[in-house]
Amino acid sequence: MTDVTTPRNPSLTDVASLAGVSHQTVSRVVNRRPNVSEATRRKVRAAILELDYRPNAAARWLATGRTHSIGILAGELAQYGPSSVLMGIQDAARRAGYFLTVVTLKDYSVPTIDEALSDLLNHGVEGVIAITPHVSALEVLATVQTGIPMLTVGGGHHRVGDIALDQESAAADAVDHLVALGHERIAHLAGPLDWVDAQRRLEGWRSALKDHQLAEGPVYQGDWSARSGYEAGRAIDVSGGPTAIFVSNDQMALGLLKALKERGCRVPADISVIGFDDVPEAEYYEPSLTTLRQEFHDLGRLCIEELIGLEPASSAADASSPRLVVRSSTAPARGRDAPC
Amino acid sequence: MTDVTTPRNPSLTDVASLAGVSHQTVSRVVNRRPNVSEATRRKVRAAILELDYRPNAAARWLATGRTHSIGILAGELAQYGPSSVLMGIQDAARRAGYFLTVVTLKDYSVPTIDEALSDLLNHGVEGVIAITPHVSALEVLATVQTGIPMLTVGGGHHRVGDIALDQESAAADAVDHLVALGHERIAHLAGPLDWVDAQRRLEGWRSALKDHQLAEGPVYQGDWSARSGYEAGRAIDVSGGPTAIFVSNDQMALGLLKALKERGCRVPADISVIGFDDVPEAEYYEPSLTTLRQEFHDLGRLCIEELIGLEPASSAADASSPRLVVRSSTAPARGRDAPC
DNA sequence: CGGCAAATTGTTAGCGTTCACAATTCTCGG
DNA sequence: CCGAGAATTGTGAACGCTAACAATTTGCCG
Repeated sequence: MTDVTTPRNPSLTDVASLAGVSHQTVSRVVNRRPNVSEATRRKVRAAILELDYRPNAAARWLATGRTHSIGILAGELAQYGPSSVLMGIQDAARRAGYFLTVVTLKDYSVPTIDEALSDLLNHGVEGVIAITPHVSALEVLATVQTGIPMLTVGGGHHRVGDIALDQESAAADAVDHLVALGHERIAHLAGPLDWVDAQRRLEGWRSALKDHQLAEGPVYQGDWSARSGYEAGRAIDVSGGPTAIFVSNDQMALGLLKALKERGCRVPADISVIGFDDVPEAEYYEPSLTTLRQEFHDLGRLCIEELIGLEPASSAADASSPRLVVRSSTAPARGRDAPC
Repeated sequence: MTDVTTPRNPSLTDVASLAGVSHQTVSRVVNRRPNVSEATRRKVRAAILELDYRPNAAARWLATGRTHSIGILAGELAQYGPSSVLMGIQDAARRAGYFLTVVTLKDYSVPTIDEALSDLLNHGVEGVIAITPHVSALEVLATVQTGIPMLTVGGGHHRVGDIALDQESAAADAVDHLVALGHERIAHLAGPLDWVDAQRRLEGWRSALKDHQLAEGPVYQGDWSARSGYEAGRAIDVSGGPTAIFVSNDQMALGLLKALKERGCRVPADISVIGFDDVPEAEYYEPSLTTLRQEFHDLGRLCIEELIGLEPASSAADASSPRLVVRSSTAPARGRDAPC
């Protein structure tokens, strides 16, 4: 008489006794090991199906030390870039037989990140990817001593691995484009500078201007949001100011476009605007936004490849640098007079 | 002489022997159990710190049967709605002591969803939330017999729990607003109809028109993307057609605005447009978009509350139905002549 | 200061798997 | 049809933790 008080999930042993074999044999079938006769294999398969047996991941983990799971430290996922990267990571991870355990951060303070990372480690993740290239995240990741690989997407740091598109050269492409159109007073609307991406784009803009021996236009400060772009647009010195603005992401560019329109500045006739990311909506902004396309999905894939050591990802990462997508928000500069 | 060949993580026993107590006492300290003297508690704490001990979640799971993890079935996360919901879920789950294991789907076929769900179950999730209210997901979730709670966000179905804002009444709000402005020919640009949200908004639009005893305007079909909105905008019958369009999400509305502008239709003077979601960028569209705001973050929180049985969430869900945000894309209808 | 209850600490078994190895069953040449 | 070797199957221990219970120490009253 068996105990039926607790209807717990069937185990290897349950399957074994139903199939009339040992638990080890069942294990072999489940794990597709060789040296099992076709007859027993069938018997076991039938028993598995009948009981709806599912291997217990905890027991496996305990026995093997492997979890096949990867931890994700994410910041604001409700944005196109980060969430696209996550999708790319997920795709690649799944293909490689890994799972994702995701922890999002309410803020970017060191204690918060520290705690989140600690949680991930307790759950036995075999690697950590920080989708938030916030400087604090880099700091924490560089400090914590774990035996597992950790990397950040986009951020650059000497202690932790780093997958990033070449944002400096992308920023340079943007500036080159504007210079080729005859612009000489080129401003920058930056993202929050405690984000590595924002820093890099700012630096790229700076050094590109230097390469062209142009004076630095003013730098405005946003927070990635359309609202902040709008506010920057209202603050801009329109008379005698820049004739072109390189914006650190598309959402801010959208807000900027709105503000410029309200102030009677025509884009691109009076001022050229160039964004960054190429979100799917950018083509439908008014006017269509010239921007730098990032292949976020590929970026995610590269993370996984790097993390599980598939190939030297750095070269591959370079292969998919952001590329300029010219649409209707950039045009040749007019003369030397005030834009509008 | 202890074995030092494999530098594995310290276990309860390691901590115990360092602190000079039994492993059970360490367990008690770790789990904040009473009946441990302050002196030993301190000793054990010190040992834990010294060894950087982390409790092994697998062993815990095996011993207790609890994983404290919740599985997420997600579709396209690179969109504002779903990813915001995920953020809300994460926040609430974390507060309640749960973790998130996320699986995204490459497509919405039944086998794909089936496999993804199976993976989640193998990992011992104690509940499943499907952020994709795609009809196939509902189907699978309703079929699979598991002992754990499962629910979908936004979808409605009789077998699985369902958290949803009241989309029908929201659609009615949109129609009411347009009718109040004098519109009588109101079209709908629908989302893909194998999405529950799209269905509901369409139905809401339909029944609201009926309530006002208005004839149904034409229904156009999109796929949530700005591109599809743009294409719908080019296909619309502009002369003698609708004077207002209720669009099933903001991205499509953006594309629609673009197409209308290109065709010389002024919004809102000639045609009114109303969106759904209120993505953060909607305010900065040209013109600013009148839309129905969804509190995605709250929706995520409600999911967790429902799942872990915190309170009767249905009432709370009703509390945060989408509300109309009037901006500049809607205006009084002109006479009975063709809009533009 | 004996002794009983309460507080604290220790012991053992078991969760479901895999690993290392032992045992058994086949296969086939001589 | 014996026996060596290969193929197949089985056994016991271990992974790190918690639950249940046993043992020990402490506190306190008569």
